[in-house]
Amino acid sequence: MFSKACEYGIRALIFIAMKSSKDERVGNTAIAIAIDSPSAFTAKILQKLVKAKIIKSVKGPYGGFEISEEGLHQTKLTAIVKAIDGDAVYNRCGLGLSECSALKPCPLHDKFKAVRADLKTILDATTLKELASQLEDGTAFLKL
Amino acid sequence: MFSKACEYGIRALIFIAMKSSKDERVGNTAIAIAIDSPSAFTAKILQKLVKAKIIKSVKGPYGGFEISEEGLHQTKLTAIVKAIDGDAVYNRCGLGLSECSALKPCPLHDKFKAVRADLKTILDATTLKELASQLEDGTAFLKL
DNA sequence: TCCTTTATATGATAAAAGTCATTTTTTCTC
DNA sequence: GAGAAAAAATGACTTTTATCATATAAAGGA
Repeated sequence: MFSKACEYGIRALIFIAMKSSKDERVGNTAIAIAIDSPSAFTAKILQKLVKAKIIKSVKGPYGGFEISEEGLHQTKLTAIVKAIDGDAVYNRCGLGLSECSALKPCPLHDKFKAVRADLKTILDATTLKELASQLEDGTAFLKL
Repeated sequence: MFSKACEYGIRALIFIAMKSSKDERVGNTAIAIAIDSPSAFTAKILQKLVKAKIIKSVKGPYGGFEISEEGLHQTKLTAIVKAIDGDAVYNRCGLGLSECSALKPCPLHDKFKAVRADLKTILDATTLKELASQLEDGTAFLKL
């Protein structure tokens, strides 16, 4: 569904979000351990998210990554996926046809449109805050 | 959503299905041209589909690939995707967690479950016959 | 039987995605 | 300021996925 980079990215963000709601910054190494991801790769993804203004990074001692209170509530999954994977997930033809469109649809066009709209609706209705809360109250997990 | 192999595979099958409903066999080269795919790669995918008993191949002159009348009506997209991509699409955790389950869910587990169930329902309700018909009556296209 | 046609099998190559290692820059603390 | 901590940047490497090329096997027709 998503690229690996995107999976790691979402996981990292959920973790950062949880920390940020306790006003704690968290470094790349700690993130990688917490979400069980290769740390160098994770760093690259985090940079993308910084550039997309989804998280903020602070250099130097006691530095790390953080999300503002505003960001916690306003950042939707759609934005995250778009920042990492682009909007191929939402637009790309399910059968890989470059010319596929409403006017000249592939045989699966309409069916896929429905699924995708569904997915987008869900991603757009989910904030980081919501996901982080699940982690905090133990209803969901990122790691065994 | 699907791998490229799977995209090509579905396209090829729709084309074969259309030909088979006119009782015509079609060869690898013709398929590759019709669906605009690399022919050698397509051949490999077709072999997988032969092994999965989704299509039948006939060697020699006037040979090629075909689908039985029964197959046209009974082959669902779920089976095709499963034959090529395995069942990762249906089972794999959306965040890539190997331990994700109903008991120990990732924060997106339930939301994804819904989308995926949706997708599966659609794929399971779609037969090759149906898709091929769209091609025949010009309501859908595989190529510009 | 031999030649042609077409599928099958296998191995090599290319491109993309993912991972690792190293260096540079920033900023805090002393 | 000097040193240490941490992010940012860069480039190389590995693995996976996709693609190409070649050789083999089967079947029909002359």
